[in-house]
Amino acid sequence: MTDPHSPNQNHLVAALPTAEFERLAPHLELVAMPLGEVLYESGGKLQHVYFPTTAIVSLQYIMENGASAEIAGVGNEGILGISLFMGGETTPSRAVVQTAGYGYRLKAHLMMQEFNRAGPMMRLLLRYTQALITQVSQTAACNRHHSVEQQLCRWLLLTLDRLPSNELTMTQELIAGMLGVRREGITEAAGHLQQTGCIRYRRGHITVLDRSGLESRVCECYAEVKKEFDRLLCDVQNRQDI
Amino acid sequence: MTDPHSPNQNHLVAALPTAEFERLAPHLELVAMPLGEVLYESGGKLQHVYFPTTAIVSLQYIMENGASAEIAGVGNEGILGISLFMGGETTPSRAVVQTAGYGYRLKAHLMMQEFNRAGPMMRLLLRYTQALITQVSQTAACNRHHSVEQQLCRWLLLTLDRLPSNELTMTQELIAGMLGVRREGITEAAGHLQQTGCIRYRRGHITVLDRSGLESRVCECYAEVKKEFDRLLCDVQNRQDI
DNA sequence: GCGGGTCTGTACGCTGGCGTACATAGCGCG
DNA sequence: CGCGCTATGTACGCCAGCGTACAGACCCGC
Repeated sequence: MTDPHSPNQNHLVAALPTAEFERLAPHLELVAMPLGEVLYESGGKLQHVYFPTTAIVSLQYIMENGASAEIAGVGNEGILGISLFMGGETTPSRAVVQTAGYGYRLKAHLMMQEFNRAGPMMRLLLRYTQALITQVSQTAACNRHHSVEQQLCRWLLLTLDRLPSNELTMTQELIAGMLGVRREGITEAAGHLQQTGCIRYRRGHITVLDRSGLESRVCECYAEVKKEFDRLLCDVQNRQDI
Repeated sequence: MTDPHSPNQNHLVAALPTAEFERLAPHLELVAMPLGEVLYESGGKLQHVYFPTTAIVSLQYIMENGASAEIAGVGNEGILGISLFMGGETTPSRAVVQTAGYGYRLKAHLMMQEFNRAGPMMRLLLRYTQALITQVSQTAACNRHHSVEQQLCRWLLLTLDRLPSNELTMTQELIAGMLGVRREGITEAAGHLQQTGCIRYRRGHITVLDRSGLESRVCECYAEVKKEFDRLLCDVQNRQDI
């Protein structure tokens, strides 16, 4: 049904009614999203919105002292650049490609045109934004109360949900940057998860061996976020004529 | 211009063009919001949205183990119940009155009617939502990286901005609950702020004596949030015919 | 196949915030 | 005016996570 490079790989695009899809499709431009690419810098103006298909992008805040913190991740379930249609024009966060892959982009003014029709596209985007708010909120609570190991599990599971395979290309250093903790903290937590057989890793590659093991160690935050995404975006599989 | 119990005390209401305001005004119902009242329980359906005038409401997540964490505060600059028009119907967070006062409420279906006109009201609400996302995001980063004292300063300043006076009615226990830290941690931080002459307190009352002192101790998060609110809602003073 | 850069493992002391426990003090209500 | 509740002060041990430092291991490219 969906070939590897169809916009329909993205759940939001796939959920559009046929009319909306056909209106937009000609303007969706396939782009490669290499690891580390910065799609939006904090405070920058948005030229495009992005619908990732295989890539995963991390939204993060950079503090004055250089420390960072991921506030949410966006994969093929979502869209990047919500502040465009929310009315902000700029984002206060930074968007960095966390897993290399592809996505489709759409020029900002075309996005706005479609949004301003106040039709299905608008409703879908607002629902997604609501889900994103949940993710950010849960991150805030999780940062306050849960251990590094629990947060690592959460992060791995959320990333896994957006990937086709069970292997992620990712150094401990990068993960530490996203979670806003020390690299050594990730080494320790990951070592522990490896001992218990949940994961295996080698230099920049992590393979998840026992997903249920991770699920038994993760804090409630993972399930809460997932539940809310499913609830808000369940009707996303509606369109069959793809 | 604005009498003590006018809906225009709320900045969002005050920013509405005359036509919108007159359409809504007859349906705005003044309600008292006593300390501790729960406006929305996590997962509950929304019957009303609220525009606080003098009250301040805290949005918080309650974890499974009973620990809590505030994700944002809402005062006379905002509205409660955004998930209604964002498409969620229910909120995953809980809304508790943090400072007693008043507000106006509007029935959910009337709010939706107005929102669905896709006019100024919708644009205003989306802008506000964008500002709220910033606040939540900054809270997430702040929870990760900053000390209890810094967070206390942030919280005091944000609360102060929403109050007419420089005295807040608030126990250390309650503040601790909002920030998701131990009560003793607040005692210590508040004691320190008192020693340096920034604040004075007695059993349930905190008076801010030296605002600039707080500002010199607070982390960047306060200024970031404030800046973004000002940027997004600056046009809120437009309507002069009040 | 070998070198160099990067990634990962380990160690050590430090400190902020936690859990627990209990003492004191202010305020409201009878 | 005094009782009792609730808010606040203080103390002690504990530990997760930090900052720093360095050693070893892996991989890629030449």
